[in-house]
Amino acid sequence: TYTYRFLIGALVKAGRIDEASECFKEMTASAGFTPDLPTYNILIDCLSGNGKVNEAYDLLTGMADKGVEPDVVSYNSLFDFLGKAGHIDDVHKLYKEMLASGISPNKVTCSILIEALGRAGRVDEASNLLLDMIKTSGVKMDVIVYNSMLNRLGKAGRLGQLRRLFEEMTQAGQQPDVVSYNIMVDALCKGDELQAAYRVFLDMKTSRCVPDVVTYNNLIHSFGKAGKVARANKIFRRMIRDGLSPDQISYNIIVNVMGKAGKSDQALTVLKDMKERRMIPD
RNA sequence: ACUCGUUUUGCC
Repeated sequence: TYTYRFLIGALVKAGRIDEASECFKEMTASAGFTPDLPTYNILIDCLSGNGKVNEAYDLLTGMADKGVEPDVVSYNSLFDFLGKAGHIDDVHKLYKEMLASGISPNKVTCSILIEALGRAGRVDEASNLLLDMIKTSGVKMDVIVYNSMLNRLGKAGRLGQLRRLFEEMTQAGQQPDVVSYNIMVDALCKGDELQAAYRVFLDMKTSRCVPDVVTYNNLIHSFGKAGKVARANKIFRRMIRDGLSPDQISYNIIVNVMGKAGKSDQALTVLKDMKERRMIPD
């Protein structure tokens, strides 16, 4: 059983879904083993992640007959996929099913549901869900749950609520991390508050949450988009000076910025630099 | 213990 689990896990990591699926079938059919809960969960997660929700769902509903009760992790994988695919009603239905079978949501469920509702444009419901869960469920929220909510508020352009939650999470004992700050920077940039975003960036430099590549990418993209190409370039160079290596996304951004500004010669220079860093231009 | 969740670019 453990050998099979290890093998299935390895196949999934290597992206060889069908082989993993085969291996699972072989395990149950010919070898006569009973997969354990993590084995089921690994497979459910990879099936839903690859768009095979129906197969994942069959596995979920069928496992109890095999004597393995699904847990909250099994359900979370499906919630996540359904939410990302925009099937919010199915998420609701399945969530009710889960509660009915006596399984309680955890913090991962919370962030998945918040993201799912937010993506569907139902930010208020997401916000209520979070408050409700904090009050009634006894689930200990972590920074990721708050970040999910911050992210959805930011994407919806609700800067006021975003700032408020940023304060509140600290009071709730969850210090904002780099991701929280990056969400804030992104939201301010997209809300045309570039200067405010830049101030947050400066705050970060003196705080515990030092800006990372994502922070810089955000600013470079936004300044570039606003036509401030020189400024975008400056931030790009500053990133390197601050000891961070631009990633693939950084290069895509800076090349696009310069391309749109008609500075194709500079764009080519960057591409050359990129090759020297053994990155593949796309 | 192992398995699930959060941030940035690339439509035209």
